[in-house]
Amino acid sequence: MQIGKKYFTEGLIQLTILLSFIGVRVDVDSYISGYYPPLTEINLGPSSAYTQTPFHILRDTLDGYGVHPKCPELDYFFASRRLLEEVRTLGSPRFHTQLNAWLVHQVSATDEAEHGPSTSSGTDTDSVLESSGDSDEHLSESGQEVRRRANPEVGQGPCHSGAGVTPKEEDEAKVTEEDPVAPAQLAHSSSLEQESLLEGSTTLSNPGRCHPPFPTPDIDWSNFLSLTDLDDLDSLVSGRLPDLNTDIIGAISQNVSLHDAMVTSSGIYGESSSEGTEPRSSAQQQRNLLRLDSAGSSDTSPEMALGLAALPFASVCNMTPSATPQGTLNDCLDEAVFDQINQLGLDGLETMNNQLLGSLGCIEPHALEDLDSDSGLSLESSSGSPLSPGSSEISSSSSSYCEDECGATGYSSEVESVLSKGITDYSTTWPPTHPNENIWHDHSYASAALFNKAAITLPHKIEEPFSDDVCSDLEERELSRDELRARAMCIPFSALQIVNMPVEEFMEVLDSYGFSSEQVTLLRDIRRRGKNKLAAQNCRKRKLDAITGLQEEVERLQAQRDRLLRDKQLTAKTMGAVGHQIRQLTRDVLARLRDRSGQPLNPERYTLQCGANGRVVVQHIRQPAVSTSASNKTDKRKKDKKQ
DNA sequence: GCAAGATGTCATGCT
DNA sequence: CGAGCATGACATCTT
Repeated sequence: MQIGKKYFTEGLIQLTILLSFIGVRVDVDSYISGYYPPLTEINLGPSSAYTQTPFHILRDTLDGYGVHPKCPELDYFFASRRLLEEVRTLGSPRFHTQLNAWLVHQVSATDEAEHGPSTSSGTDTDSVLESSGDSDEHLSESGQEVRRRANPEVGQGPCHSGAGVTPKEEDEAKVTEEDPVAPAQLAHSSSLEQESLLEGSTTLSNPGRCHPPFPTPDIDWSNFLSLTDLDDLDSLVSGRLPDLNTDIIGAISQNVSLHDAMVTSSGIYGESSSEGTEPRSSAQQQRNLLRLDSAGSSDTSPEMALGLAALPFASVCNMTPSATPQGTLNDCLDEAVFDQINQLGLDGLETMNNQLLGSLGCIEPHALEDLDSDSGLSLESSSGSPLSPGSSEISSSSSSYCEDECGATGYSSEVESVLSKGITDYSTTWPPTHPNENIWHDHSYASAALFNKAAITLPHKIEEPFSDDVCSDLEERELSRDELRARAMCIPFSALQIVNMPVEEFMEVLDSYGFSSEQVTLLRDIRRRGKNKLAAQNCRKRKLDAITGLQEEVERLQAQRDRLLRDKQLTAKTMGAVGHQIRQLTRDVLARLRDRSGQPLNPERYTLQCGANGRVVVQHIRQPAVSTSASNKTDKRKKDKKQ
């Protein structure tokens, strides 16, 4: 219970501190934009029909660049949600992933020279911090603040380091390690990256260290917050510098070292996750990770289940070297993957908080880890909640990056990796097994070989039908009937996959998977119903739009009619006034004219006519009798015609 | 418990 | 001819 409270408290503190950075850290977009294209929003909510993103289409558009044309009006909404998600991501305890991004972008010696040592303050720490960029200037003002930010990393996440190292030492070590390579990198990196860099450096430099999985009660915020003397820090740093430098240099000497470092860190995380029992050797960790790779689906790795986000990260790192032929990972892939993992961090924290608060009292410390792992999974699933559009965005983007490395996509926490294989979604959606067991061995659906086959035959065709949003959706609400049917029939595809995959792929799936006739029928039904569902939704939307448009047109026409009526009345009034004036004028004119007898012309018998040439002529008005006779004649003609 | 709206599904016609 | 789309009608669920 104490641990849970501590976790919760630290999480709140961390979140609070990170949120306080929002106002300053205005370049969040720039940080992310460097790794991802403009985010694509996928709305899988109630109105999914209007906004559902066809992944197979987005595949050809640089990972769904831009908002779905059907829902441009939601752009602002998604943008706000994305920003919120980014802020939440800042609170992720898994800053290690950021470290990887930093390592990928190795800083050349020239860059380092360009940035040069800082001249502002006396300490290396200060210089590094000040060189981190405008957004972090507020942080560089005091070393305390920096340490405060570092605290969440150390004391928070499951991957915090330093079993035998005091928090203070850890912090110092981070700063020291950072020195050789950090300045240039930090110059263009965000404060978050700095933190991750610090954290990651420690991990990297101490691969063999035994790291407790959870923040020990001794490692406290207060400890770090109390560390105010930078000079002491420097001295400590200088003392540890030689050891750290060797490790760091070795780690960044080549790209492959990145993976090694990741594996190392993963091993550390794995240990931490499995902590409490006994520390595993790095070799064991490695074997486990490799085994995960061979399993094909990575998202449900036990480590991931155990650790919030660090574990998936570990699995990812491990997969890279073994599962992918390339020795180096694509930068974009790494960063996308890591960022995706980071996205899970806060979610994991939230879930942890909820679950811990709810059930900590009756769990053992060992079980607590399992709980966390579960929370991690649920978090991931919940990460797709309506509040986290960014996750889906990032997942989509990362998916595009990892197209070539589908085999290694297992990294992702949950869904995403799985989805990309088309297999994983089951592992995510199916009831989780014991966290300590390998989930892949617990497939209740078709054999793993089947899924592997899918992954192999359709490595990039099956677009992660399950985004975070989708996964969360599935878990938040009950599964649709088709989902249940598909599961009952051991169909290794989600309804969303079945519906969204192009016809060619669908046909290929039907042919290559050896489905029974019942399964094929169900697949076709699911696809038909799914398509029709979307069509119905679109149809209803169109109908509503049409109704709205017609209502607007009715209003517009009514307004026009009113306007015309007013004009008509005004015109009639004007005409009446003009006629009255004409009659008056005519009387005046006629009164001034004289007939042959010298008498004024009678207005009732004479009138004025204006000719086409502008001449005004006095005309004799026909007698009423004449007009009546004429009308009578016309009436007679009409009667004749009728007869 | 009822009503209205939302949503899913089927049937049908059209492209 | 089959797939997909559009839409009316009905059933079911939600509010």
